[in-house]
Amino acid sequence: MSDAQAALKRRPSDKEGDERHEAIYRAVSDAIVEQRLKPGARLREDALAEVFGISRTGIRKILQRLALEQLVTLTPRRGASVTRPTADEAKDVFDARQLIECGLMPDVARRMNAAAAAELREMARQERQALRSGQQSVAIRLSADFHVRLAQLSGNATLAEFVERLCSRSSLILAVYGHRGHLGCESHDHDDLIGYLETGNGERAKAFMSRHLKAIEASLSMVEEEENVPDLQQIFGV
Amino acid sequence: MSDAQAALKRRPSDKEGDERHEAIYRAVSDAIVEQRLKPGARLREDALAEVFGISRTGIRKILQRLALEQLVTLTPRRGASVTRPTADEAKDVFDARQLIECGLMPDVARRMNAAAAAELREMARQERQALRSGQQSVAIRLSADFHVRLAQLSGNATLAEFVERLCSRSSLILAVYGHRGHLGCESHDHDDLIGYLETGNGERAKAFMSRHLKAIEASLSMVEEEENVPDLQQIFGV
DNA sequence: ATGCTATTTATTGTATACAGCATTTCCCTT
DNA sequence: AAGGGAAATGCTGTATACAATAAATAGCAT
Repeated sequence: MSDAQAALKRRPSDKEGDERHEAIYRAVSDAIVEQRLKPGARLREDALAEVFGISRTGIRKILQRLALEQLVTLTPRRGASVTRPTADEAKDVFDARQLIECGLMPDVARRMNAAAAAELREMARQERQALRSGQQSVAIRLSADFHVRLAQLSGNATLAEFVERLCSRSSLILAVYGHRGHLGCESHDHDDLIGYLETGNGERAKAFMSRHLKAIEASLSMVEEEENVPDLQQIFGV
Repeated sequence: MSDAQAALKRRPSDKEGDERHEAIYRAVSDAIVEQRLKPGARLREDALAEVFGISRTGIRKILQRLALEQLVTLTPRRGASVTRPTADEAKDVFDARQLIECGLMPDVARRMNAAAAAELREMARQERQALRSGQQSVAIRLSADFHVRLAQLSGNATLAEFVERLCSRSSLILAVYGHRGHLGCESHDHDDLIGYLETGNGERAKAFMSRHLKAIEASLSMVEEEENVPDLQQIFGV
């Protein structure tokens, strides 16, 4: 058991229960986003309950939340599994990101200031560092965090929450359809974007974000994964 | 007990459990959207469990879903209550609708066809009828349904789901800040919009939707409701 | 009479036990 | 040997019982 999991396994004092649930939620969510739990992986309630030292009741609550965020799929009597996004869903998600994230850029540029820019640059730095040290899955999550933080800076909490969900799902999509070695955001894209935002050039930032997202989507290989049970008729051309 | 509630109260045969939960969810959701449950109203688990004839377990599941959709607020040891949107939240929701719904209009126009147009006209008709017969709360819900159906016609399920949540919250906002007698969508706005979409004029539809949403937002009186405990210092000018 | 404290009550949070379906496995039949 | 059916097992769905906490009330002291 990892240290993180051991740290989560303290006593059930109910006052800390909420924080604890939140921590477990984030642990599972991060594991999915970082592809330590791969699409299709089954998430049995008993197993999770034992790992985190709480009862199935709490686990179910967390799984339902993840299901509403479409990170896990809940099939009626089969339980939970990590969502395997379809190509159609991937298109919807990136179209949605085009509309929302690009639309937010002018607002973000208007509200940008030195502190926010410094914070974003630090996030971009961590992301590059993770990439250099070969931690691909961590880099994917940091990249998603960057996009979310950007949306939060727009001042619209509702749209920021939407972006958060889109970025989580994007990580799943990258996990399934992304090429190894060419993961999503280019190294310096985020830094360039910060530059445009710092100078208040909202329209330029918007156009750049559009190209940025298009580049990510274009880097995907949208071939559907083989099913566990292959279609023999198709394979043998009957 | 109403017929609808009685119909929900059959036996717990587990195969029908999912449909049943969905029906209860919609019953509560509709009651909130139609303002039969007003903002601030407490939703005690025992009471709901008794009304719908299921145990608290199922009720909690539904309340958590409603909480994630921000229709109910879940305060840690106080339970659930119907969300009372703040003025800031209202602004966020309408800004989000501007961005998303307007952005979808070109896509909707592109995919519009006779069958879809007929369906939309029927929905608009029902809405007018509800208005004429004085069923304001029903009209509010039908209006939300119209906007949601429109978003679904864009073909992007993800964005349509976002619009669904925004429209639900808008109904709550209208319930709190809307004037009596001037509720949201003007009678013929929706019909006009269908006209633009039918002729494939996406840009025109987009501009019209923008004015439409601005008009709704402008019709609100964004004064915060008085708290139960009034500020005596302010009242007596100390 | 008012303010503070303690007890009681009402309500949520959690775990556990039980019931029900789905899948799997094993055996029997052809 | 292969296919189908029946029993068994594994897992989820639901309810209920219990624990913990916040609100309400009553009692006491000042």
